[in-house]
This record gives sequence, structure tokens and C-alpha cells, in this order.
Amino acid sequence: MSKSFTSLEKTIDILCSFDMEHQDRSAYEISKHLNMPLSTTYKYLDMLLRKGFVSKDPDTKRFSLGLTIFKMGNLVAAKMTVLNIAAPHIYSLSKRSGETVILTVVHGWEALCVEEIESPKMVKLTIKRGATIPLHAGASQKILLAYQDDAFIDDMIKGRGLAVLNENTITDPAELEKELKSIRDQGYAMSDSEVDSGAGAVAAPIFDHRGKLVSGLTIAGPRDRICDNNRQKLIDMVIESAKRISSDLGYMKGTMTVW
Amino acid sequence: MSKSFTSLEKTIDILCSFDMEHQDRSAYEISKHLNMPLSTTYKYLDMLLRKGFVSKDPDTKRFSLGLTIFKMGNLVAAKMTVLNIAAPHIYSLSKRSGETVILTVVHGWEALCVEEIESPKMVKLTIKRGATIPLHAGASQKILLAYQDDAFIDDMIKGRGLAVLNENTITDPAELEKELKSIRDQGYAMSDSEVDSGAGAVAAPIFDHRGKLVSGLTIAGPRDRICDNNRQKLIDMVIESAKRISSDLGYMKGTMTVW
DNA sequence: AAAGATATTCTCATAATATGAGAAAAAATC
DNA sequence: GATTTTTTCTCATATTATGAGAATATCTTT
Repeated sequence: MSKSFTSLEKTIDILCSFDMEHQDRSAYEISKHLNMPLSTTYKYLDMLLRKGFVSKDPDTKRFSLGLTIFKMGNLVAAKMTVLNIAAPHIYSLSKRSGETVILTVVHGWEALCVEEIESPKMVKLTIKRGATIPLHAGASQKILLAYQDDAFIDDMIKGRGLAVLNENTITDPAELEKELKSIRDQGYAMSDSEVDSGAGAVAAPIFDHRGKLVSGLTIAGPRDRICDNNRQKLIDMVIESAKRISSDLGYMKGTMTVW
Repeated sequence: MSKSFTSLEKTIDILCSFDMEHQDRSAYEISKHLNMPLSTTYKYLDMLLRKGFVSKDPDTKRFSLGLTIFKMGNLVAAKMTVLNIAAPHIYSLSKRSGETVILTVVHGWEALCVEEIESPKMVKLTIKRGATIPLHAGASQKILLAYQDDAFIDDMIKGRGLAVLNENTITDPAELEKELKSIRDQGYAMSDSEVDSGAGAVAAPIFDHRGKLVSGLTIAGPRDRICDNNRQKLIDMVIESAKRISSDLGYMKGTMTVW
């Protein structure tokens, strides 16, 4: 088995070496991080720079992701059906619940936040568009995992394990399996301090016209406001909104259709 | 001069072949568009697919840009200083003016919209984050061009020309030069149906701590509401907001500083 | 079901190009 | 002016990308 597409892979490695924690890096830093010869690293960076895939701060000489990627990212957003269709529903859910509302999709073995509307309250949960979280913890993540193939779930557990993210993170595969089954049975997911201490959330699934899960809709906030006797009301709300979005996406099951 | 980085260039070509008009493409289409052998095209697409740089619709078998790019795009947005600093000012300007407010930056030979807040009115100008427009037409574009090096402007005119985008587009280099000088003298730009018929706009420049132009701030809308006797008020507003943002970015000139 | 169209994968010999060490220049910093 | 850091350049060689075409799979239509 010979290597293939090494240069493409290197390019991708360079681009992927930028993340929330490393928003900019020097050429030297990248070269060390990927242990790639410095001269080679420069060649790649040059090319990427010319194409706008990375940019370079003239003061610090450090590189970061470029405007071409910003532009393309917006193109992805523009094309993302669920995002556009969900937008008005999310907005209304945010108003009615008064809490932060989050829309997530599966990306690799993680949940990716594709949209969020922050609660207007002073104490609230905040998450950024583009943030990613492992799929095994938190309502907005578990709701996505619950509707994946068994093979997917097995691979994920084998490949990445069930890391402890917080006090209540589920780390036992059997327990997770049970939890996911219960989510499917109920049609919604809940969490309490699984990712962040003091955070609570309720989430419901969004399906497309083929009945395939495309997204998770979540109401999240401080656990006191989510996990108290108010919870059932929030659950009803998030389920209803998710159903409407599914219906707008062409999902039929359980929808009153009038011809 | 031998070819270098052909594979990287091909990758970039593939990614760049997606735009607003071609949000998805089939492998065959891409192969024809770039005249690249089909088998080669598939190899690239495979790799890009595996890395999440493109995604593939299981129904139509067509490719589009993927979630990895979405995620990276959001990272660029998170890091973009001017965007974060300008956010509250833009919001307030939108409220006070009642019109659509746009933030643009230079990207290659184009203006790139990095943020926009739509007017709440029914008749309004709309532009999407990530949209690009040539630099020689429209207030939000000319304001950026006015503060570029002469060499940049010359290269652009030579390399790309001054295409007619609408009835009032400036297409004569000498006239453009005069217009840009007048923009610099006045400290703001105006436009009336240069890009879209019936659209008007006023724009002001935003400078960073080194005095370098980083962004253009624009109020845009139907020409009747922008280009009437109300215009001076809008100009004052947009200039004031732009100055505040510049000041927040560390720009000193012309700023009342109280120690 | 069969035929036709379309989409996708595979193989392999060869040409083409990516590679990286190290020297050296350029720029920033002390 | 000295020192550190950043950046560019060269070049011989091994490595890998290449693409035609055949084969297979998948979907569509009759």
C-alpha cells in the first residue's frame, strides 16, 4: 500500500491545524506541529496564501485561515437546507422559551453547531457557530447519536472512546446504549451537567423527506431553569418546533396532511 | 519555469469551482469545467469527501462544499477583529438609519461582505454574508478601492478591467481615478444604481491602529430613500459609526483622546 | 426484466513533480 | 552591531500523481 495524495493530505493537515485554541500559528510552529520540514511548510503556506486560504498578519508574521475559506463557509451555510428552513422556527422557539436555542448536525464523530440564538437573559448558555462537541455527551449531541447506525456508534466508541467531559458524562458503553434507546423511545433527549457544569438542555430530532435524521434542535441554559418543574414545557416546545421543521423539510410520518 | 504544486492547485480549483451560481456540481460537470480527466477528478473528490471538504447528496450524487469548510469559515469569522469590534456599532447604525447596513473588506480584486444587517422595512436592499462584488462599482466597494495603493488599482484595472455592472457603473479609468480622489477628499463614498438598478448607498472607511484601511461601512437601500434630501444625515451617521469603530480598533488620527 | 444510460472504481506503466537539507539572504529584535 | 528569527533558494532524486480505458455498479426507462 503506497502513499497517495500526500500533498493534498499535507495541505489539509495544515488547514486543520488551525482551531479555536490555535487561531493563528507561525510557519515554524506549524512545521513543528506536523513535523514537516520548514522549507516544505513554507512552500505550502505560500501557495495557500496566494489563494487566500490562509492570511498572514504583517505585524506578527503569523498565519491564520483566510477569507477564501470564510467565503466558502458562507456558501455552505447558504446551501444548508435545514439551516434556512429552520431559521424562523428557531427564532420563534428562542422567543417562546427565553433560553438559548441551538441547531446541531453530525460532522465526523462530533456534533457541529450550525446555528444558535442566545438567550437575552444575563445568565445563559453560550455556544458559537462552528463549535464541535463529542457526540456522547449533552442533549444536543446525544439526540444526534441516538439516530445513527449501530455500526457508526460502535466505530465511534472504538475509535475515540467516551471521554469524561464533566461530572455527569456517560462513559460506559452499555449505559450509553441504554440512554440512546430511551431517547429513541421518548423522541427527545435531556442532559444535566454532562458537558459543562451547571448546564442543562433538552433536545429533539429533525428528519428530512426520506425520514433520515439531519439535525438536532436544542434548548439549553442554566440547569436550574431547565431541569426544574418547567422542564416538561420546554420538552413539549422543542419537540413541536422540531416536528414543524421536519414537516417543512418534507418529512411525512406523524404529520397531519390535508390534501 | 516548471509547474509546481499542480495537485494543490487542482484541489483549490475544485473547491473554487463552487460558487453562488454553482452550489453543487456532479463529478462529470467538474471534470468538464476544469477539463480534468474524470478518473482524476474522482480521486480528488474522494479525498476531499473523506476530509469533509466536500459533501455529496445521496439522492442526486452531486457534490457541494462540506461542513469542514463551514467550520473553518466560522473560525475565520471568530478571529476577524474588525467584525467583532464593529458588531455593536453596526447594530446601532442599523436601528438609527432604518436601512440595511453592510461591512465589507478587500479580498483579491473584490469586496467581500463580512457582515450585514437587513433593514426591517419591506422594500430594502439585501446582500448575503460571503457575497463578492468588483471593487470599482458601488459605495461599499469604492470606499475600499479609494484607499488602496496606486499599484493595486492599476493592476486591477489592467487585470480585470472595469466591467459594466449597471447603468451608472464607472468604466473609464480616468473618471474612476477622479472619483476615488474625491472619495478620499470627502472621507466617504456614494453610489446610485452602479451595481443594481434602484439601489443607493453611502459608505465610510474604517482604519486600524496603524492607520491602514481594514473595512468599509455602508448604509444601503432603495435609491429614493438614500439619495433624497435625507442623504446628508445618512452620510453623517455612517461616518460617525465608522470613526467609532476605527477608534475602537486603535486608530488615533482625528480622535478626541482624553487622558 | 432487459436494455440503456449514468456514475464509479480500478489498474498500471510512465512522466512529472514534490521533496528536504542546507546555505544564505533578509528582516526583526536586542 | 550582534543575535535571533523569518524567509527564499537550489538541485538531484525518489516518489507519487497521472489518465486511458476497461470493468463494475447503480439508476432509469421501456
